[in-house]
Amino acid sequence: MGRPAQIDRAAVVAAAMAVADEHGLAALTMPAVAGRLGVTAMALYRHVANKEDLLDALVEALLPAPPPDTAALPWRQRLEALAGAVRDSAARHPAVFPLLLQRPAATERARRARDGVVSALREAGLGPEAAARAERLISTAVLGFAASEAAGRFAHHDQRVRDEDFACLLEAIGSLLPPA
Amino acid sequence: MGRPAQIDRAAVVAAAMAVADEHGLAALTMPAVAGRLGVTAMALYRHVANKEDLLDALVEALLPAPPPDTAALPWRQRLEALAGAVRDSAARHPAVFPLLLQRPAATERARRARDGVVSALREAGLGPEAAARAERLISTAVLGFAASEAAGRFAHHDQRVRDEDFACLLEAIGSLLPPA
DNA sequence: ACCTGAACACCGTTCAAGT
DNA sequence: ACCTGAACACCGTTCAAGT
Repeated sequence: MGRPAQIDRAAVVAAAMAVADEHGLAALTMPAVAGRLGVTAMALYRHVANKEDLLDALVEALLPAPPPDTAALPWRQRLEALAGAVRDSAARHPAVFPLLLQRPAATERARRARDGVVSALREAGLGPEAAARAERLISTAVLGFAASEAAGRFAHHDQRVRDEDFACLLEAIGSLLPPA
Repeated sequence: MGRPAQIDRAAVVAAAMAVADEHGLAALTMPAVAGRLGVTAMALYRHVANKEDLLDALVEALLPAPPPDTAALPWRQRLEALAGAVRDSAARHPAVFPLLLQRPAATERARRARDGVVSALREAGLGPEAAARAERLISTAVLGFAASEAAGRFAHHDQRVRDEDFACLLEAIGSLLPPA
């Protein structure tokens, strides 16, 4: 019958992110998302399987695509750019970001981000096992810092202090790797 | 009228933890908690302000009291014991633990744990500012690792690999501090 | 003082029915 | 194909009423 679709999955995910950004995770309900799209809650179920699926899509959207203009940089700067992109994503979506540590994303995009880190570490001279382990620990530290900041765990410190904290974290990570 | 209380706040929190441990965070409802105590959901509201308050109490309960028999140990072992206690707490309550990074605990107990780390770092020779900063970064890394493990972000690696990851993390932290 | 029954607003979800 | 109305089970919460 080819009725033209009023919404699609991307629009649902974007609307959900906007609701969460503006009113917090507790306000992220199916009616609220639908309302923002000018549609009833039931219409969403043609585009997402259920609310869990929608939350997973949000988490997926939090992972920054690797900034493409950094592809040619030396590994150290590439890692720093990626870490900065993660932190920026948390700053943009503070209400949703903590979900990233709660529902591990096992998606294509997540794998790609991981591979980017691992290959930078291999360039740094680590063996395959060591690089995989270092990726886990570095990602955990960066994700943990970004989630903490987003959740307001450092809220009593101002931006400058937190920037220095983050620089310190990057330096600590860097000191574990070969110089270059 | 002094009717003897059937339940108290501690019992409510303990029941909530048990429900979450056994059936997951999604199953943590007021009726479920009440049911486990042989009481109706409305009875809970005399002991917790609301569900948010109950979740905050759960988060509080996740923070390990510093293992008392380690008080006399040198600072390095004390830090390691505390980190291990955090990881153990996450292993005991994997469903609830990720909330710790989502709702920062600003309680007495949280402050005490923080102070324990800071004073160990001061013993290590750091100045007040450096110790405070190192505490933030170390806590973030340890909490992030424990939350990741609890949420299953490393689920495809077995226990032994994760133990080595954790040992690696501790070593990385230790290498940032003076030897001792 | 502490608990319960009844009640309300609300949410996630299904399904048949409309276009 | 896509959306809506009606409906269901369920949840958080309040409040008057019981003991």
